[in-house]
Amino acid sequence: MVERVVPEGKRQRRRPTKQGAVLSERLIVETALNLIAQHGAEALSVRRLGAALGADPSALYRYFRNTDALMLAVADELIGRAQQGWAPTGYWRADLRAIGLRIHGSYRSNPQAALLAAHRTTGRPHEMRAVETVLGVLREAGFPDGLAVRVYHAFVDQALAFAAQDAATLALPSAAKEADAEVWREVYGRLTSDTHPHIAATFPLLAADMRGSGYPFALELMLDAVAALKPVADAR
Amino acid sequence: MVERVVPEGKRQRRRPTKQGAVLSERLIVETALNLIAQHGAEALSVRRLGAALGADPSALYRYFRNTDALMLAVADELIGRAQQGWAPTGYWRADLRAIGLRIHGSYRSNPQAALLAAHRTTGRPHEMRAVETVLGVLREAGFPDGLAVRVYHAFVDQALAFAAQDAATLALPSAAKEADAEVWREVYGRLTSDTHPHIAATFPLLAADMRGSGYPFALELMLDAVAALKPVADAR
DNA sequence: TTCACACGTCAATAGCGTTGACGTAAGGTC
DNA sequence: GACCTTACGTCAACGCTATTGACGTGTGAA
Repeated sequence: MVERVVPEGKRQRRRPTKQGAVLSERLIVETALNLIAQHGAEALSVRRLGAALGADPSALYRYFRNTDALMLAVADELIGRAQQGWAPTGYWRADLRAIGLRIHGSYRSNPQAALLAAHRTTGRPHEMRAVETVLGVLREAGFPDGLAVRVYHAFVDQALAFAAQDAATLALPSAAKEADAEVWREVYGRLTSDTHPHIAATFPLLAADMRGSGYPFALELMLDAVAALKPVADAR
Repeated sequence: MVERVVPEGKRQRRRPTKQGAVLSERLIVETALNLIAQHGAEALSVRRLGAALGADPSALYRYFRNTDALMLAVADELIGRAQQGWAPTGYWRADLRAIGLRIHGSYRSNPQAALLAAHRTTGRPHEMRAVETVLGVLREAGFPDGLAVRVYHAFVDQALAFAAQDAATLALPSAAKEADAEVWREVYGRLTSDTHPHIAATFPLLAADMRGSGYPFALELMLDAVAALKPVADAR
């Protein structure tokens, strides 16, 4: 087959579809995000996206090689939204904390899309900028390259992993969410100290703590540990 | 439709398929695991599983309501295998490290199933035992209840989140996996120091480090930080 | 005003999970 | 050993999916 995709920069002939929509990479990505937000991740198919755009499904293949490329574009859009309006302060700890919480927050605010996106390497502009930023924060704070890279990897993976995990919980059908909550009350709440002494002893604390995300505390622990590893000279 | 599934206990008429296989829930789960192990996650479809069993695909619906039920059965099998043959040593750090790496490893060994299981609260015996064990390790090491609970939450969520994240990468269709690898080589490898100085400066280190999972280092960082938080008296 | 071709459309393919209908043979009973 | 019930394997079909080759219209450049 001949390559149908025309790179975004080269587009010129913006021909409207039968139903009058004028397509663009941007419009497609935004429509996809809306579709997911409104009708759940399973609502995203080429056919339905085509319908939502008012275009033949196969028109999408003029903009993306396949659905994988489309998902990567959606993922990158989320990364971009997380970074919007943020600039480094020069304090590595505050900066990493802010970036971590922003990624986590952005993915949580669009859980259905986050689930599809959180584990891909997009190689797109927004992702590249995020990588550059985090590496820059570490290196400019005085971390030697080898350590900076290892910390970068652990930090980014942890942010994405928790984001996906929490997004998955939020994206659960509400019936399943209810069922999970009930498991906590009905199963863990009824365990006795004969068989499960530690759960029985801490249940109220446990139930309260498990209500929220474990990420903020996990992030703080990571920052503590990284601070301890940092060469002392020029701490900031 | 009438319910076709007969509960495992009630089965009696073990009629062989045309090709001579005698089906059972156990055989189906094991065949599914083998299929994934040998031919990758994308090889698991009802039709292919039927073929591997030497049975009509629709015969599976006599054993599982749908593919989701099948995947949960596979996941449950994995949880069982993960805990097999481990006992606490009495050293909290070593114990937590072992538990974390075991969860992570077991989920990675069957990514497809792990993805379904990682973000559900099952309330099943295996899960309950794991919760009790981790809490016990922390409390018996002398962590006060409030801290033990917060550390438990961060630790377990981190293990599950990374496990799911890495499983997701492994479960990717091999075409997508290939695409991600190529992004690293072709996109990040070509960035220059004009636009992305930090990536350009550390690319070889970065590419090497990103090849593996970020979890072991992230886990070590968490254990470092937790050790620093631990009341000093009775460290072990 | 002309002309090339970008791009939206159509039709078709091969795969997927799932279900209703059907008949065979297995197991219990006598 | 004969009979009856029905579990369960099989078949065929449905509606869904992503993807692709062919086609022709109308846009934007020259």
